[in-house]
Amino acid sequence: MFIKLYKKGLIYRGERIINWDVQANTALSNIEVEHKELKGAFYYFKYPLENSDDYLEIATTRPETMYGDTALMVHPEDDRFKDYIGKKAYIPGTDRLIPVIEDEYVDREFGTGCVKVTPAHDPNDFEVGVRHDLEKILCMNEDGTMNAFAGKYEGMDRFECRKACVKDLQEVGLCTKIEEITHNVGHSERTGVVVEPRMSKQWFVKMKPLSDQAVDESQVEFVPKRFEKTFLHWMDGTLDWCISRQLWWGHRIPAWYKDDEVFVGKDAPEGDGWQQDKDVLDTWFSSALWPFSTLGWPEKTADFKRYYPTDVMVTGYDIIFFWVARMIFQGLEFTGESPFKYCLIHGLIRDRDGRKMSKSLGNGVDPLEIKETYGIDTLRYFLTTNSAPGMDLRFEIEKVESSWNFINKLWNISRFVLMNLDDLAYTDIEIDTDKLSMADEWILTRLNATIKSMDYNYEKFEFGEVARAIHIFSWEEFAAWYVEIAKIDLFGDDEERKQTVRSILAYVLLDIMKLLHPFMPFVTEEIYQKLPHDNDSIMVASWPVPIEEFDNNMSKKNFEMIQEMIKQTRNIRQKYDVAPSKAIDVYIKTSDDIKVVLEQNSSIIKRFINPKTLLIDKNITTDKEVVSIVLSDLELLLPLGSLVDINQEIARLKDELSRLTGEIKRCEGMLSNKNFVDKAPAFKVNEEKDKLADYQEQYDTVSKRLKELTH
RNA sequence: GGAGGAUUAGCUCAGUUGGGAGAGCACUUGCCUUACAAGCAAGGGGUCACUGGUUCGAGCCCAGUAUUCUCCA
Repeated sequence: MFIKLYKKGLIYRGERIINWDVQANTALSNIEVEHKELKGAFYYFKYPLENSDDYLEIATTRPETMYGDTALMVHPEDDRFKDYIGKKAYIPGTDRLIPVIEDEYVDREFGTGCVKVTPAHDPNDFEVGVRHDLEKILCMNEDGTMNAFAGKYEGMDRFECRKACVKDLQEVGLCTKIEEITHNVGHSERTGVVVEPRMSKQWFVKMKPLSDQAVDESQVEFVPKRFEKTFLHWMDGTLDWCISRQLWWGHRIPAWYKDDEVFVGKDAPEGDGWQQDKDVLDTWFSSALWPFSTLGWPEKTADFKRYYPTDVMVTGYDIIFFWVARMIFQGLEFTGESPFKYCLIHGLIRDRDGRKMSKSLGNGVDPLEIKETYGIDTLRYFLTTNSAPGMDLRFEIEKVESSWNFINKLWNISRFVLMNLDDLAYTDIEIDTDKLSMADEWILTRLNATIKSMDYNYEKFEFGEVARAIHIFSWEEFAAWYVEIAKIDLFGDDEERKQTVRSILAYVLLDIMKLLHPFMPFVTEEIYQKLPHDNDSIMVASWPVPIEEFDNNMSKKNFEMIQEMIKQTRNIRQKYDVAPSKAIDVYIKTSDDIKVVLEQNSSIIKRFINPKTLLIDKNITTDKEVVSIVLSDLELLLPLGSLVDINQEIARLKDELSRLTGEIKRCEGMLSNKNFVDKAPAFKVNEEKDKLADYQEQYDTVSKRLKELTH
């Protein structure tokens, strides 16, 4: 690929200012340089003019580079310096003379208006040097120490030299001022040392044609969308890419040298004396080949045809420049296609205080340690479900624990189900919609809705939402309600019911395992293998699908009504300190229709409410010492006798009444607003009408009850 | 200087076609109820940063302000 790009003129070798890491002794690309705000200084120096007492003053942040100066420069239209142009000045403290030149690049407002030009140590000065054909002097060695050009400072570290020469020149009056400033200083991402801009002969990729192509032709859809902007913006202004690295790992550059000759090719040319370039390629140059080189490219292999472009690339937003962008433009260049359809960007994992994890802070978390304590499924579930797309995630052990608790819950549900399946085989699983109870119909309806919600959110890469749906379903609904209700039949005598309930338990649990499998592959496989199943592995089991015949909205509504009734009763038991084990009388005042539903499901009511006597009728009269709970469609009456504090009960009902009054006002307000009735969708208006009727009915019941108590 | 986030319960965060604010953890109370005390049940807790605008209706859309984080130059 290097060779192809070279032949196309997209790779060239040349002297440029590159970012040099003096510790690792290697070149760096622009994005391997981290800019940090540091306290530094502007040092003002006098450059004495030749044959004169006059001088020119400049300001610099890097005094040590003055030994690489090859000119002073002023703006051609700056009257202050008109007479100096063409003269020569001494580099302070030396006998080296440099010319004073003019160039419009100089910012007259900045510093003294006169600048030093160091072509071998500054990218802008390098350009100036090319324009004016200046000598390019390197005054430093590769390890950051000064060389012979620095005179007596030779061998000194660059920062030592800075201190020393400033001190020396202050003493002779040539360093006139030191102004403290904060400025951005580039640091090596590898070693952390201050990067030295340094002229060097390196291999570069000419970016403009490649980035233009990427901007125009990339088909990659970023998720979330905003990262596309990050990508495009970077591609738009990117400079040529220095790809030589002076490291011992990586692909060696396929270039050969003999004297002044350069040859680029896989093998050395014929003849003696050819030496291969000692440098290697930037790892990201090599990594960019990954999407197609792993598939056998440049051969048109079956793998390549099948998997290129691939569907989804998943990575963190800090990798967009390093890898994603490069895969895209190299993919386009070599295959004519973007390497993937979607690029899913996730956030970074931070420590619990929101700081980036780093070696120097020592705040990193070792995933292997988490794995040892909590298991790899816990770690995966925690990582995949705890943040919204593209958002960072703070590492808090409590979150890991909560993921672990969830898995533990699933394990316990499974244990219960397995204990009660009684050798049910996979082929025995049979769900006959004619034989279902209300609770059966409810859980299957909810399963359908859960699958739909998960599919919808999976499609959008909203894994947090996916997990929420299955979490609620499996814990709050399946475990907390259905499994408890299932016990009624499992511990009963009706064999047919037992078989139905077993089938549903197995069926629903199998689906839960499949739905969770992407988040926790090991635990779900384990449970799948223990349950009745039809595939060798859950990995090849088919994805759950909603089954239309299972949807039953009437059962859902009725179930929720009974649920509400049970919750309210538990609430009252708690308020009046009546233990769940203590049976109480329960009267339910309701219509004949609802009475039928409740009687059909009296076993549930009996199990959850623990009534001494259960009376359901449209006409019930009670004495005063009764707690009344008014719900939609029914009034729950709990005659708790002497436990009832009439005044407290009056206060509770009054609160209830004022709550209902508020609701009624809100509904009436909306419905009397002509704009709402006219403009809002009809179903919304009807919803409000239904609510209003319901609230009014409840209001009437509560106020009637209140009257009875206060009379 | 440019770009993009964030601001919602004590803490960490969800809330995606605008239609009565949610979770986990923490907290309070009561329970070892035959899968689970790593649990069960009940409960308290929010002027959705601020100011305007659009709309019948805004946590959500628009403009601005404040605080804060990140990337780029």
